[in-house]
Amino acid sequence: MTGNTSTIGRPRAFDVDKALQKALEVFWEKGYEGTSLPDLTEAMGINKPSLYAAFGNKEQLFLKAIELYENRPCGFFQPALLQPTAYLMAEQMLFGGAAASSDPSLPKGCLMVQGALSCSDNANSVKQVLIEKRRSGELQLQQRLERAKAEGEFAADVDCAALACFLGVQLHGMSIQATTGASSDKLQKVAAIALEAFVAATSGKAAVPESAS
Amino acid sequence: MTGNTSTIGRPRAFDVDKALQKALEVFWEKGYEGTSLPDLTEAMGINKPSLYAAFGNKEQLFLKAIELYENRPCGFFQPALLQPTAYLMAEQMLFGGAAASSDPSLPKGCLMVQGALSCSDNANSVKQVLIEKRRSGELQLQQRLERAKAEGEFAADVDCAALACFLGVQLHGMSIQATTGASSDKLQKVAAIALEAFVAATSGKAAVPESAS
DNA sequence: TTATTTTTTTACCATACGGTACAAAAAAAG
DNA sequence: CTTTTTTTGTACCGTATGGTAAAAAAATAA
Repeated sequence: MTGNTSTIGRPRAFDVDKALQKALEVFWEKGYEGTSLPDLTEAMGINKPSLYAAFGNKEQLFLKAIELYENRPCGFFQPALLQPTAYLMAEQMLFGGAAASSDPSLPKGCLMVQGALSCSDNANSVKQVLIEKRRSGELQLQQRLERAKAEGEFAADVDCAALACFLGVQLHGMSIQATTGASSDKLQKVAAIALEAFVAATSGKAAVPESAS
Repeated sequence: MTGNTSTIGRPRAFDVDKALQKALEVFWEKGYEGTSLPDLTEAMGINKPSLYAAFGNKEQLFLKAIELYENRPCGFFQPALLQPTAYLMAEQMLFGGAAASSDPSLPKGCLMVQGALSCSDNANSVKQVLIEKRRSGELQLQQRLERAKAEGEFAADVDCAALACFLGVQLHGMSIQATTGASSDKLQKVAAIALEAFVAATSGKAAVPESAS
């Protein structure tokens, strides 16, 4: 069990949750492999044996950090899926993603992307976990869109898989742009353009204007 | 000078261009820091002193690799900018990016993104180079769009900076989706949706449908 | 006080990293 | 053949990495 509330023995000199939050921010900024143990211990204000006693090892600490990430900085995702219409879902998703990736009080971008986008063979397991998380997110999007389609929100020829991938492109693309320095304002404008595209794509006959003379 | 054509001395046992191509592929797949010198020497078929004699060091080798990357796998970018209309430019850009990120004969994604998206402090100079490259690409996009606007292709209220950022989101987002496993076909569908969005956004009055009762 | 439990501190371990010195090898030049 | 020039192979260097052993310190329990 992680929740150690035993009153016996020397008490911990640090707050486990706050230390995890600090670890999250370092991993977020430098990635899994770019983060060294001294980076972690310095940010968390503890030393190595304390880290290992409380969190297992570097990889397990990272896994706990992405769990925290999903609940807090990336917490807009699940509520967005619960919106009553696909339009409201897309709106919350796009503007939530734009805001999350460019929050001035946190590292820029998305941990699911930059945590281990490309890495050495040693970190392949971590990379695979993040790939699976991204896949799962897109699948949830697709299923939400298919429900909307079944409920008659979309035209009959709408490709929900492609549309889910399109939304994934927006979220991940905005996160890259945020690391490149795009402002929160600019990303909101991009989200607005993407939302219009979403509306157009869901109202059927996704025709590329062919009659451009 | 890199181009050493001296006929004197022991001849090189490897082809410099082919070795650089191999190095590019390793960097592309594992990123700058995720790639070790043994990774490089094995892929290139040479040993460390030969690598250092021919390319300087790991960082200089990486810089030469991204130069090659810009000319070959990412070679669709500059020609797209030269298209006569903004529409044709966007079309070539989006479909070119979709194809490049999912080419089955090469690593997935975009080296400009995954070469050093997040990294340790040691690699900060390389990360900064890639950030600058991405910024420069978006600026070229913006300037091309501004030219199109000046030539009367767009409505008066079109925000070329936001539109350039939107295109950057598509290119970088598709590259992430490619590393996550998206097929070339799926990315083409996404590119088509994005191209429609581009058309809509350039024909003025980017109105979010507010009258949705 | 003494014994027990847990955390902290310090010091260390094996391995892998980027990079290089040095001598052997392979070619052309004299 | 000898000299000169350049590349190759091997062996090595200092440092940083993730991880741990062992003792000191701080709390409770008896």
